[in-house]
Amino acid sequence: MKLSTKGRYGVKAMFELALAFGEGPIALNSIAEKQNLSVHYLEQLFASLRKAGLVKSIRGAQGGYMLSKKPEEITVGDIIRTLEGPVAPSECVIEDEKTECYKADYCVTRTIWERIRDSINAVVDNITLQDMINDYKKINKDGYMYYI
Amino acid sequence: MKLSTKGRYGVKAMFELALAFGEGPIALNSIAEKQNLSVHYLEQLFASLRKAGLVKSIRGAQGGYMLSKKPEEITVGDIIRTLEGPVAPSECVIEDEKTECYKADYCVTRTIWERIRDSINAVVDNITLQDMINDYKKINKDGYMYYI
DNA sequence: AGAATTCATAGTAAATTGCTTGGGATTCCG
DNA sequence: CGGAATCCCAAGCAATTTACTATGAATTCT
Repeated sequence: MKLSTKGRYGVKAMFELALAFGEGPIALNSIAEKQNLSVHYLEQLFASLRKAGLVKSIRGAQGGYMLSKKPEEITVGDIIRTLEGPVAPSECVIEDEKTECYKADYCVTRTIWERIRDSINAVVDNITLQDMINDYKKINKDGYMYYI
Repeated sequence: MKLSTKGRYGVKAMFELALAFGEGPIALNSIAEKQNLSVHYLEQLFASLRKAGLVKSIRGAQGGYMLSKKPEEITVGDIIRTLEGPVAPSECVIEDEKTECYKADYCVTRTIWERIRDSINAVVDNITLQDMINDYKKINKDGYMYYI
């Protein structure tokens, strides 16, 4: 039950874009440096995020990425599902998919996987990038703004 | 965010033991047949479950496994954590472990992983094998008792 | 022109998953 | 008592996934 680096890096990177929302594009190498990971790897994550409509890109020098919506309109759930696929502890409870097991109606374990899925989705869908910004400002209220 | 087969098979297998609680040991091959998987693979799961004190074994012919506590005293969380390790979407939020990141107090993503972890644990710790039995009986109340 | 960037595709080493194989130890039953 | 049934233990292994790296083209700013 672990997220891969995609989801974890992705949320952190999107948070950085959120902090700079309205200030023009941010180049991936600046994020990559801060988070100490490769630009090329981030590029792959951002390709998915762009296709999902969560960010838009500006090519060429002084280009970069920016959120395509306001931070309060993007949830952690949007990011994680884009990068990791649908939240589902078991194949048989992937939402919007017709892998309906013929035992589904009688299966007691299936309802467990559904409950796990739903509780994870409830948490991540209830946290927007704006919430993260607010938390961040509260935590680092007095004194130096620690970086992520 | 998926469970491995260990967790999924494990919960199903433990549910079968729960259904037969008080009726003596169940041999793994009977479970393996019903669930259509190999005895040897189940043996590996049950080795962990036994070491964790969730089941006890009886060796030799007519032997098998049985729950070591009442079905209402074993939660899905006990089973999943035994077979999959601690629930934690990220390394930095593994409970009972001193991988304290030096940024922990200032990290906004960390609090997200904690919330995910806690909500998963809340769900799985709140479902006992007895709850599953009750659900099962309710679902299959009238008519044929479908198997798992 | 040249530097900085995104975009696209492919390759790949290491880890993990989901088993299989092979054999030993114990206990019941006939 | 012998053999079948069962648990116990350790290794091995193929397929998949993860987490990148590599290469280079396309675009845009200065």
